[in-house]
Amino acid sequence: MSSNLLDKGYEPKGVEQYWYEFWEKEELFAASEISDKKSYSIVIPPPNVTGVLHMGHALNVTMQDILCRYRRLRGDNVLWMPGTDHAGIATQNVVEKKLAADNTDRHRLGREKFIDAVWEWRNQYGSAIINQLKRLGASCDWKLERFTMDEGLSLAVRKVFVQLYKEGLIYRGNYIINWCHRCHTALADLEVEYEEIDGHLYHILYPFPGGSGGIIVATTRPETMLGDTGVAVHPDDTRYQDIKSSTVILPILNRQLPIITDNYVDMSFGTGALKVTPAHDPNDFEIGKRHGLPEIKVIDDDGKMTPEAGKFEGLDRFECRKALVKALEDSGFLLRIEPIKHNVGHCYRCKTIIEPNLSKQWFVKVKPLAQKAIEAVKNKSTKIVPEIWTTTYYEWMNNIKDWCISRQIWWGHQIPAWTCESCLHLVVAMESPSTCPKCGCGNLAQETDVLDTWFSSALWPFSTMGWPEETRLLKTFYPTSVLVTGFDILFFWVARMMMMGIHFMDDVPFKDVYVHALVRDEDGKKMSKSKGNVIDPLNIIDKYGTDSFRMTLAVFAAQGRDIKMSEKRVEGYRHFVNKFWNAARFALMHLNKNHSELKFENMSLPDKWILARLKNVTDIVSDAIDSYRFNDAASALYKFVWHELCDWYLEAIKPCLYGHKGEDKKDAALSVLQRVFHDVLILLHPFIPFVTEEIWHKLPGTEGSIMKSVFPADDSGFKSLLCDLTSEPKMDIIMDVIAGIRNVRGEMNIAPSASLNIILHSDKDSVRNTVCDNEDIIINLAGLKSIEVEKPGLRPKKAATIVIGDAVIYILLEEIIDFSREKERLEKEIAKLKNETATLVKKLNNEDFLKKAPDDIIEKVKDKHKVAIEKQQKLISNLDKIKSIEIEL
RNA sequence: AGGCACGUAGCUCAGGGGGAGAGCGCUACCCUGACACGGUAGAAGUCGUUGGUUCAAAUCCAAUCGUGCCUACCA
Repeated sequence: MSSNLLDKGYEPKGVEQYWYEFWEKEELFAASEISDKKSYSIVIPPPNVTGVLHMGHALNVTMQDILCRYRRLRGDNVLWMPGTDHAGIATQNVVEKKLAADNTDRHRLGREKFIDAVWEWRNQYGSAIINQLKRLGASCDWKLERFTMDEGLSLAVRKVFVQLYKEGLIYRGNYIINWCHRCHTALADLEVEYEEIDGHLYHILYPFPGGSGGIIVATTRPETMLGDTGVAVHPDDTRYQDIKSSTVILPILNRQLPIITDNYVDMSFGTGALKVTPAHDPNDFEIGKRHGLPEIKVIDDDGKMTPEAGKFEGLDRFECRKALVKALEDSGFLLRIEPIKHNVGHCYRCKTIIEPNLSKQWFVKVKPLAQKAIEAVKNKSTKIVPEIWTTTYYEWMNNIKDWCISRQIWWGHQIPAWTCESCLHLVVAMESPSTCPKCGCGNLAQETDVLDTWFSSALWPFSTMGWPEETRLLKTFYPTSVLVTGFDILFFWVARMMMMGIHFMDDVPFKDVYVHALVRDEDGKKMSKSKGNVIDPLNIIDKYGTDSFRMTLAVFAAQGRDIKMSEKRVEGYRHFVNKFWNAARFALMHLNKNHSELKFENMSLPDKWILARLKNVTDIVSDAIDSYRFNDAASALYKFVWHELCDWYLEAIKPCLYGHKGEDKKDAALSVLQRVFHDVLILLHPFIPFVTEEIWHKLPGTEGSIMKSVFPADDSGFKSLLCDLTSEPKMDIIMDVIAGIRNVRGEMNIAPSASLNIILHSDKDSVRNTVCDNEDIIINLAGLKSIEVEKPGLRPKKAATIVIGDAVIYILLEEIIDFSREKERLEKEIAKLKNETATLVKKLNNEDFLKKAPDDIIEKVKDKHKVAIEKQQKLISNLDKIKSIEIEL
């Protein structure tokens, strides 16, 4: 790294590791607890401690890193708080699998030893995902890394639980919850994924007692009939108005069931009669409550039938279904089996079919909390970007139901509730009580359930900063500036953080929520292990480098659209990184000393022009990042670097750099070159941090890390970049002339090596002057021998004609002119222009247009018309000339 | 069942009431003293379909078709 010269191709491998270690060593990611600077903070959405880096993380983290690096460059005191969550069910599953491999299980170990085993696992493997985040270049303040099971965060969980309980916002009760038999725990409604599967609708006769006939019910889960405690029909259903009996007999078990009427029943479905199983269906549970029906649990927590199931006791729920259907068939009660597609809930962790089950669980009463969270978005205390997601947010918040927070697993925050063994009094407290406050008994048993992982995640924005202590970190950085996340956890996490943040901090947890898209495979399908279409970000990084990968993500991260990712895309942006690298290589070849002072007085047109463009791209980039339009920022930089800096500026100043125009001009160009690279490195740094840091250290006039530099827009000299308002229109003329000549070269098949003589006619002094002043650039870039600039006069014979703006260019082609080709070319162009003028004429002939359209538009159309006509005339007269010359010859 | 988003060049997409854009791919030519991961030029689109509003619609509205997603207790 001592040489000032760069290698011919950019090789990211060693570079990335070197600079990442450098940044960490120099503590450049560190936030200050107290600072005069403006605070900017982000808490990372904590990845699961069991997780491995996937595309979703990569996108999410890249965006946060862009924001954080950008805000640091703008002088903010930035906190990016990293960490992981303990992922109760997932982690417990992982460790249980490991135990199974060792031929043991958690019950044999016992709770305490099992928890030790989980900690051991986490200490050994828990930092894997963190190290992977580092490979992305994530500039988190790692010294502050948090874990939801840390002591401090656990204290926060406990405090929140106790307070909510005291406020009546947490309660315990027997309700229908979603039960996963495999994970052996309750799940929140959100944690159930519905999937349409092919099932059967069983029509079963429930006969009237004694007499003939009965009521036919239909069900997809016949085994639950064993727990039926009623049959419901709609009160208005005429089919059931005249029934004499008030009960039916439940087949097999021969239990009498009352016939009840309830508005819930859908008359149009099946027979309009519904079997009611309060212990195994959420709706039936509600109906049961309304009508005082008993709740009979027939499936236990292992998915086996209970003694209430009679002779089916002990059977697995699906075995029971088979046996029961057989029994019904044999006894003639099963009338029909109809195939049906229906939605069935599955566990989001293990995909097991969920059983609605009656169970004693802990719940958060969410309505009162949700109200304020809705309000906060309505009054813009928190802004959701893109705005479209606010609708989804409201929709969910308005229909929110109580949140089941207890889980029947061991890994997690054990609920701080104790039951007195003698008087059954329930105590909820911060500390374990030694005696029952009611009866004084010393035997209290702690609730064995733990809390949902999301319960602790909901506190993340303030628990990570030390709450319930009143820390400096909280004072400086809460509320956080923005939360960056995918829409898939808008409800799981964002909504709950909003509720908890507002309730406990009396302020929203974040000012903005930026909701980004999903990363899909190249066919637009969701990546999943089972489909085998996952792209491993680490593979991509190994192959193409982090910078290329990040640039790809940024360019494709358009708001509201998912990203289709493929290696080919990344390859394209590796080319960009390489292009930039080589441009820098070129610049550094010439910048062998510091030229930090801009030499305005000796600047050429391209010098002034590129400075103006630099200012322009700086404005675009800051605007775009400020409004989370990462793709606009990245695209603008791509375009500037490749198509303005490399294509035009570097090419234009080459003669100057080689000293063909004197030392003063060269010094001026070098000062511009250095400034442009200095600034564009900073602009690019948030997107491609490694390569920019690498080049930065070779660029004269820089000191220390690029991370400590000042964003160009905040530099006192920023406005002076636009030192000549005419530089852009003038440069446009030069570029048009060059492009016009190149175009003819191509179309007329003129060898690239042939250097041409041209004559340029224009009646505008300004055009002639601009061209004269910069003729060396045109000569160089268009491959000319000479250029003559004149007022319009006689047309040269044997020439190809180009009309651009206010000038006509003749390419003298004494030997090589091919008249038929030139005729063809001119005719084609004239035809194009005719089309264009036709539509313009139509507009100008339309009286309504002239009457109603705004003046500036009319002016514009008139102008365009005039230009097109003039150009057309010039081309036509040249075409005529060619024809007459051809005849002469 | 309800809601949302998206249909623009071969592919991926940007744009968003007054001149159809980019990248990749493709074609031709070029190893020109940063770069072949490169350069120069070129071809290519009825802006899903049908109506409506407007002087003017790819853009706004309605319907329709297609695609994807989210929410929901239809047994």
